[in-house]
Amino acid sequence: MKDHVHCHHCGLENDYCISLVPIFNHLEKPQMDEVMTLIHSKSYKKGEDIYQSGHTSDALYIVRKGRVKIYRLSESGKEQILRILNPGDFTGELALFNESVHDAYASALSDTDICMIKRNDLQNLLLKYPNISMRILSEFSNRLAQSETQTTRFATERVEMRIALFLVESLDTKSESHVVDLPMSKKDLASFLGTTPETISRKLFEFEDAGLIKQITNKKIEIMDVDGLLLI
Amino acid sequence: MKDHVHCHHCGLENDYCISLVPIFNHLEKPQMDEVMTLIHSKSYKKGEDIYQSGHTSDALYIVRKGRVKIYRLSESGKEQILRILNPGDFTGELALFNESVHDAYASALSDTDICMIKRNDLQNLLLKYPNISMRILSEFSNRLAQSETQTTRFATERVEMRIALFLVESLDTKSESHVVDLPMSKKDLASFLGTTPETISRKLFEFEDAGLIKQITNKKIEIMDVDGLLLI
DNA sequence: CTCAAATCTTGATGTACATCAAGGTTTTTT
DNA sequence: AAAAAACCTTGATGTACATCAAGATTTGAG
Repeated sequence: MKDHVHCHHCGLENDYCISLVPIFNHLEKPQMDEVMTLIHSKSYKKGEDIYQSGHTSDALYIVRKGRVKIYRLSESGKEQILRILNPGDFTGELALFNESVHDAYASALSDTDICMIKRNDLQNLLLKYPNISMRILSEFSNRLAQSETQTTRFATERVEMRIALFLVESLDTKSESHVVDLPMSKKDLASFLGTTPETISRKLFEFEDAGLIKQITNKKIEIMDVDGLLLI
Repeated sequence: MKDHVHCHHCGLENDYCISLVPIFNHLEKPQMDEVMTLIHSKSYKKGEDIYQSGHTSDALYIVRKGRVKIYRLSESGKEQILRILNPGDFTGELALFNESVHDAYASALSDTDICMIKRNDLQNLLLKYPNISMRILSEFSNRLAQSETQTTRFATERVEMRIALFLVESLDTKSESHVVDLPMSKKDLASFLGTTPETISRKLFEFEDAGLIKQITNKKIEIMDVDGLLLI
């Protein structure tokens, strides 16, 4: 009945939520087992909230399956998407180390499984295994760099360029294909890029007219000319 | 001759650079002494660069005295100020935990003293004293929250509101006075807020006409009506 | 499969803010 | 103290993008 709450019961025997996650996957088996005893897991349906701004928080949330959007409401009430979490990403850290109130909203974009670890449990882990701290520090510093890049872009680039950069950076570097799978609706993409759906729509057609991209379906875009896109 | 490089020789005997700094000031005396042996200190004249984007990095920089601006150049070459460091603040962390190349510039806004600790030395410290990690994690999560707030503002607020918010948040909450001391030139402020000096100038005079503020000198602004300013 | 709701597109219009330019002021240098 | 350099102000002009509106398409629920 409470199956879905305790991770060590929530799936296949060997389905370690945390083995996917960069901040834990470097651990030896015995340590991994120890961490596992601290993990709680929970599932969310598409559209459900994982947490809300203003709510108190005492856990780190790790995405095991699905996709999660993190967004804020601006002073004037507009929704602004900060980032999209994919499996392996985590959130909730702000509340973990500082005040215990979320400053953003998290909601499931698809059916999602989350692994949670409680504030105190995590802090004990960090003191016991400094390596985990190092991983989280590394992750934080990545996020910080990314966030500052985003800030710089909002402050200095035109919408057109922000869209172009988003497309290029969405390219899977491993795969040969130059097809981008948009991870969200254009409405959400607009919010993420600080613009409107109308503008996204128009700019994409401009890119297409210029032969830079090809819109295959609503969520699939083939990039024909990466370099050209960046010269916009 | 090398006096300025080794902190334990660089000033008063008891002038522990690190005793000011939140990430170290919780340490006991013996640990503090240990950290001190790892610290290198250096002075910079106003306008001098502390590091440049693209340069390799292997140190954490802590501001002991003075003021430092951290800025980036956008894809299109525009300068964008990310933050201003005051005594006690640190930087260089991005390069510390990930790739070893700076993605931003740091330059001294006034004559500045910096304490440095080398990458390897810091990492050993972190493994030895997990408390320090916790402090840095807390500091990081603060910075992240701040950076995301900034992103949201750029994406959703008009320039007018960004300026108003900047003014209000610059108010020293402790002091009774409602006078804000701008920490930088209006040119730099414009870059920080993602606008132009012209617009800053105009908006400030609009605020003044509306009786919301009073420009005392070029760098001193008295806020007459905090609430009014936020309703812009 | 059907219908309703949500999302996307396209055009017409408006506006916040950048840009350009040129004179005035402050700060820095010597 | 004088000269140079950087900064700030103010006006005139331009434009990138938001907003509003209404039809077209996609998505999802029953």
